[in-house]
Amino acid sequence: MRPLRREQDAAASQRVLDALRRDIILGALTPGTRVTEAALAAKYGVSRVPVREALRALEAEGFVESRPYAGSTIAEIPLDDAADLFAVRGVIESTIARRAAGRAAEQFAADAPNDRWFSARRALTDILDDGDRAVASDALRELPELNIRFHLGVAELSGSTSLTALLRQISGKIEWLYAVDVDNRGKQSWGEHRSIIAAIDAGNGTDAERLMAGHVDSSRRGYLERFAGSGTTPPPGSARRSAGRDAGERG
Amino acid sequence: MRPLRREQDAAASQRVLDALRRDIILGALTPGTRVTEAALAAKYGVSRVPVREALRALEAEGFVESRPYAGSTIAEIPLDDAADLFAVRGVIESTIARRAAGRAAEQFAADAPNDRWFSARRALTDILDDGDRAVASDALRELPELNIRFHLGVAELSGSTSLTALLRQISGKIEWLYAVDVDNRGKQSWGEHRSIIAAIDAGNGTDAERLMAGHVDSSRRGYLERFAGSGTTPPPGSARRSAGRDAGERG
DNA sequence: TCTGGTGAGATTGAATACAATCGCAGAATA
DNA sequence: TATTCTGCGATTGTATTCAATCTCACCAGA
Repeated sequence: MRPLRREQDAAASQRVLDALRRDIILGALTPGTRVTEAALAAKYGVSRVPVREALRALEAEGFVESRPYAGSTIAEIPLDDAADLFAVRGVIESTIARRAAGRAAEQFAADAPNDRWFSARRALTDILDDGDRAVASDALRELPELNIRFHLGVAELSGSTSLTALLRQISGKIEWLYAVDVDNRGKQSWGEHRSIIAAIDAGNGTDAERLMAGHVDSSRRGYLERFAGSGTTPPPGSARRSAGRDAGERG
Repeated sequence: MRPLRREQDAAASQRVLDALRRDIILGALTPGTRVTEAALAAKYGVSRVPVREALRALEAEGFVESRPYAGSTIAEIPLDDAADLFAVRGVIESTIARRAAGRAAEQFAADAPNDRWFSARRALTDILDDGDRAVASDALRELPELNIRFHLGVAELSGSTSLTALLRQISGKIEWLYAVDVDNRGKQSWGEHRSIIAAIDAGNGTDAERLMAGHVDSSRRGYLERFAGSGTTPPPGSARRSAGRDAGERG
């Protein structure tokens, strides 16, 4: 028996976390922005305690930087990191795809598919449909979020919590890099998702891994193509990198 | 690396976080253990609020799992994840090594080396010396922590906060896998660190990357060799918390 | 004996209250 | 005028308190 499912209300702190992360990744909160606990608490209609918990989690994920008694600011992604992030993401995602395919094969072999797996798989179907609709109607603005949900959905399917946690960080950062440039991508990239899922459903780990690697790589190339020309690519982060003294002379 | 300033007292919440993560990684808290906020608060002499913040951060890092109103438990690492974690770690660490080498070259080229970089580099020297002493005196018990500090130190040197955050997760989990088996590794593995640093200091990104990749790979092979025989590898998670007491007895 | 409901105690979620610290404007001084 | 000092407001860190929810032993009924 599924004992609960009241997450609707049961997660004030979680709600703030998700909303904040979403705002950061999608660009509503730009890097360098200072956020005060009180303001966030007012915005989300909660006290400062759940806000602080959310900020600590985001700090661990690398989306926020905090200094004692000096507050929290949205982190910046140094430009140099971009290419490296794509490289790491490629490994994580293709590994996830392979694992997902293996797990799918298990599920179909078993008599009764795992409940959790099944709902994750169904959620992916919805995400794919929503994305296709968005592409068809040129609502490209919805794609970044759907994209994140797709990739996290595959991670869910893989059953590896360790890899999922890693992906959540890195995938978020990658999307973040794109946040300033939503319209540029999407259409062609989104189409590749169906074939990845097909390989996973077929239990074909080799294909799934290869397709996902290619998918990430084309994403990487798209990014570099877009920004490579200008020596000083301006993704959300590069606005202002403090040159030297950043850490601590006050007093 | 603390922001240095008055870290001694200014970081009650941070202190709890570091201590808890250390206890988890080094095996003092075994996977599956339920931790209550009140107990942790008492243990560290603080109230529940900083404990909660630390738990949220650890949850984001994947070391702890929580359910609303049901408390937190130390996460388990499914056995299947082990090999994948090594693969991802290999990419992250070799990328970090390459970046660190590039950054070292920059530092030596510049007139005045960056302060932060310099202290990170110096810290690494201390870590290497401490590790060598530990190896010489057979104090292998100290190696796991020194090992973590070494790899995070290199990450610090690379200057990539994104990669550092990722490494903190995955490296911690890898060490965690080893927590039950400290004596097996260490000596030979530790020796490789000096050559990695040498390549970084020389600004040789290619060598640094290659050496680090080899280092991680030998670590992976060591792990698999150790556990591959028994179909049911017993990393911390499967050791079961009742039978043989726990992690104190490798000496 | 087994199944399923029930209530008390334990534990977490969140709000409020208060202490500690920082940043900054403006005064005092050379 | 430039510089240092000082006090106040703003903001964060933590403790305390109360409400909401879960866990688990216990018990009624089949």
